[in-house]
Amino acid sequence: MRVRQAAKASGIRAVERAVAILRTFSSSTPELSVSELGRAVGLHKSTVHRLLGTLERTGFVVQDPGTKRYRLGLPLFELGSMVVNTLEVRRVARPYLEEIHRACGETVHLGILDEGEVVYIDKIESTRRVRMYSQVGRRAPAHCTGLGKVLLAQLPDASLAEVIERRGLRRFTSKTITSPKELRDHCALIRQQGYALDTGEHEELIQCAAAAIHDHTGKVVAAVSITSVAAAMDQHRVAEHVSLVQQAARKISEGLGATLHIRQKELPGSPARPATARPLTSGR
Amino acid sequence: MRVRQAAKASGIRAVERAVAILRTFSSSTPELSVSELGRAVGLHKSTVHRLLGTLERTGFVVQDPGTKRYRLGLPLFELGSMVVNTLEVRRVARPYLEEIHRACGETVHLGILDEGEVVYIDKIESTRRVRMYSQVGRRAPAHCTGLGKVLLAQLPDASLAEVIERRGLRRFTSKTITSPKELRDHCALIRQQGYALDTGEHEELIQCAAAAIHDHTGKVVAAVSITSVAAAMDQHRVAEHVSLVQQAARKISEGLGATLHIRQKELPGSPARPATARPLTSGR
DNA sequence: ATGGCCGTTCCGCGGTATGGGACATCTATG
DNA sequence: CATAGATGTCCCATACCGCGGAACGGCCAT
Repeated sequence: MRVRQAAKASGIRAVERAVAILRTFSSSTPELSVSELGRAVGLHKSTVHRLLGTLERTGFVVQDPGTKRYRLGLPLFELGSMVVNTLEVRRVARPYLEEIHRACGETVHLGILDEGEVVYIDKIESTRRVRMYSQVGRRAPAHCTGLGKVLLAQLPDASLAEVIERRGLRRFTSKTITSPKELRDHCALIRQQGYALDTGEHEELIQCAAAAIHDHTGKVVAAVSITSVAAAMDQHRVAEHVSLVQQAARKISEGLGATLHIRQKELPGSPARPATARPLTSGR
Repeated sequence: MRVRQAAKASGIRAVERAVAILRTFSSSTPELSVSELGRAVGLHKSTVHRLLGTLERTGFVVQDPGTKRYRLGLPLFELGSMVVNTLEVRRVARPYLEEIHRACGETVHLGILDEGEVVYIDKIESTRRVRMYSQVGRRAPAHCTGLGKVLLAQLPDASLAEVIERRGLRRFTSKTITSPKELRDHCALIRQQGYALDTGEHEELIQCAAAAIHDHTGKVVAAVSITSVAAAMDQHRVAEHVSLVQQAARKISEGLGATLHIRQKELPGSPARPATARPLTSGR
């Protein structure tokens, strides 16, 4: 019974264990056996078996009758879908994501910050041959992605510090920002210019432009980004992407009832008015 | 302690209750209070409170600090997304759904059968002004939808009977098939012609065309459909949609390793070759 | 054959989930 | 302002039920 267990402020053990079992499934191991699960969560086979039995009757897991192995069930998908389907920002943002996609053909992401990480809640896949790999529902580190940084930049200093504390600043490439001070300064820059760029900080060849979305209270609730392969990019394309995400973010914010906050910077070098590119006509 | 409780073959009570609580959340009630949940699942406040506390620490629910009410958390979304992201058919089908969408501009659905109901696992929204309302992750009855019927049609007689038994044949419109015999005959027709049509059987003004997708074992694993508004449709459009879903279903099946089963019927009235429409060029 | 690994089942013990109750807070009402 | 009801939260003794050890049978590779 001394099975790890640390935090004394305990919840219901059986429920915690059931959740632990569910969370053991991952994209790389979508199918697990009783014994594997037992080893993974540190529980006796029979205990796992009983928990799985219960979860199976609720549909949260299903057992392959042939291999006897378990996988997650569709009811979980239903519940999970509800979570995002009821996120207003996702509903409002969709058309504008499509707009961006039509304008540039690249991969477009909508993401939010949860527990100091980016969660992709919607995406439109690039039509180009070379694509970045991502999946809606997955998480990504915040300190080295465009979406993440633009979201971090809106956090109060204390919250940012806490996130850094909790998640660390893991290095992924030579470009990754790994110093807290540097990240703070970078966030200040992002706030000032109104958008974030990721130039190969997470994956060497990937770069992206992101802008934050505000709700009616002015709070940042999500961000939108365009991801592209670095090789195909030049100054002009970057400026265009920045312009696209900024305009989309503004429109989505308005759709959420945000009353247009003053800050609306332009790209350095482009005119003071949003005349740079006008690929976002109103539809048709 | 005599709280309903019927099925003797019991699982772990706490886990079952936790799941019951999670499942109480719905699109129409995405936010619930302790008391509401208590009433809904028939449990004492304090019990629900403790369960929620446990679920909250796992992230499966979150409590709004202001209103004290609970909603489902993003980790559930992660798990749920994994379920579909690991469904091979979804990955394989995506490009072909896009192909269909480019060809006709209508709403395109990918669905599977679970527990006698249709579950939408992917969709591309119509670009037209009038759209059918649907959400990925939601369920729909099988007996009155194109996707559902084409999936039901592939079931052994016994399974179909069981589904009818379990789910009934609820009437939604004047067109809904509500007689088991009629449904069986209709399924036979669907098998024979290789596609299903729904002409306002679920919602008066909605119609759709659907075709089944086979995996490498020849088993039907999913189906693809085009949904459109009846008013805008004529004979020719219907034929075009049927052709589109059939071709896409065939390609997706091939993508899953299916070795082209013989059955490949044509629309009555159209030539014996798939020359009708050729909107499916190979890419871009 | 045989040993190892697997999933499954059973059972008695000890821990623990339970629900009543108490309390503070908040809102609506008189 | 007082009051009544509803709500969220916390605590506790007890009955019950989840726990894991052990044992069984099936399946595979050695």
